[in-house]
Amino acid sequence: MTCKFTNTCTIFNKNLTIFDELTDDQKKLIDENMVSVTYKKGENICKQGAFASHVMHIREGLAKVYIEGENNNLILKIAPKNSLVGMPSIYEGNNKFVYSVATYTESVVDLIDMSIFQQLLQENAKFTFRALNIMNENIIQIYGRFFCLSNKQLHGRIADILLCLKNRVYKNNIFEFYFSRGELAELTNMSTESVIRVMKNFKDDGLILQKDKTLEILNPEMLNKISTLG
Amino acid sequence: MTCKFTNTCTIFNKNLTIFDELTDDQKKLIDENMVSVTYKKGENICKQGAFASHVMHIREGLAKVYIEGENNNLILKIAPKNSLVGMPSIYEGNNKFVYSVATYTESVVDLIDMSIFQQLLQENAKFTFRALNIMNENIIQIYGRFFCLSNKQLHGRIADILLCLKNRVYKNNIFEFYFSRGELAELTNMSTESVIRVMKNFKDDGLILQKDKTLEILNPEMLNKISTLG
DNA sequence: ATTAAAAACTGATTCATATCAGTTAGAAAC
DNA sequence: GTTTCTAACTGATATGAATCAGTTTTTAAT
Repeated sequence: MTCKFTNTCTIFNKNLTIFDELTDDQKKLIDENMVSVTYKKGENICKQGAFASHVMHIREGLAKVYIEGENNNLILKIAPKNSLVGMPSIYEGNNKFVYSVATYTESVVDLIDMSIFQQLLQENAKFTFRALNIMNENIIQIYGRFFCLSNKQLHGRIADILLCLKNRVYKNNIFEFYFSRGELAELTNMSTESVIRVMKNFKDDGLILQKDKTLEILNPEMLNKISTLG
Repeated sequence: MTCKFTNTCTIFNKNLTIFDELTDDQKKLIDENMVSVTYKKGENICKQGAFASHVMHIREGLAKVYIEGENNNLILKIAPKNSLVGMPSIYEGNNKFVYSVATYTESVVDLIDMSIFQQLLQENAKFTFRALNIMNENIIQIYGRFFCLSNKQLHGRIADILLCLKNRVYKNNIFEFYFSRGELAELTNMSTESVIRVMKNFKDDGLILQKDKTLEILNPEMLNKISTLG
């Protein structure tokens, strides 16, 4: 039996079908109470502490979900396209976003009115059950990330992220790579200098190749081993 | 505006009323498909990787919810009485517990048949909505814990736990204290020796007093300051 | 083409914390 | 009342990683 919690990556490899559970009338209601907005790279989709007026469905693009601290942020998860974000804000007595979300790339996001969304959650059990399922999948991913960031050291954490991009985001050995060293640092909870050093090690050891604006994973087996050993 | 994420503690100060949303028939169904079991101190209520045959409602006692790793565990949360645990195991395609739960003290736990619980989740939207709410509250707490364990250093983490016990578990300045230094270490993700040193510091500085089997918080203001400053 | 700004890189140093190798004290067993 | 065992404690050392103080390279702006 293998341990589930081996990766800092938080992208779940499945398609969400939450809206399929709605009746035609309910779908129409959502449509009428939803706007699609295009965000540029680096823009905030929502801001921790602001009124949670909507839940967000990322139709296209890539975003980070993060907690803002005094000095540093903690990235909870990377949200690829088809993610639903903002649900954790829904709990009794709360009406504010519990985290911030910002785009890594230009992204198209459906903003769904929160009160309508909550109304449907209280009407349609199948829909709510799907929502609960999605939340649970999310939680498991974040538990895994929590575990790995707490236990693995630098090389393992960087190996994790690189494998995550390869296997789950781009599903290709070579991909466009627009993360700066600083962004990788934020993502792995380490300093920029350390990221640079580890990336340099991986490059010198022939595990990765960064060229123009792409990154190629040359030796995924070795990265996997590094990720597993921590 | 204050930051929500200031404590490694994961106990939410509210009473869960999930079962109130059930009809009388549904309550009866739960009753017929539930057993109450008394666990001794240190026993496992459920085991990561085992078949998730039930969800657990901790009626009396105190337990830890944790992920098991190769060498070390990561405690996700402390579950006091009236907690519902095991819900994150509910997601499509999964039928195993995603974490382990073990008691800190003798505890009485209601084991509710998983298929019945899931059936109700798909029937009663209000019930499912409450379940989603509870999950969300949980997630927020764990986010906070994640953030604090990632950012605070030793003294801040120990101060957190002590304040958590004082404010949320026992709601008293003086309480029975059956956590060993090793258990505190597991809870704060630090080494036993470091816990000992920090507790010694707190004792020498007159912040706490450990006597017989009780712990008294002498200077909560100072502990609060230490917790906040990290 | 030249300058400015940002990102990547490098080496030295510092710091927090784990690890190691014990001793001491308290609780349980005989 | 010894003995045994475990938990608490202590100091020295090792180590992983951040921080600091730069230089070099790349990208963007004029």
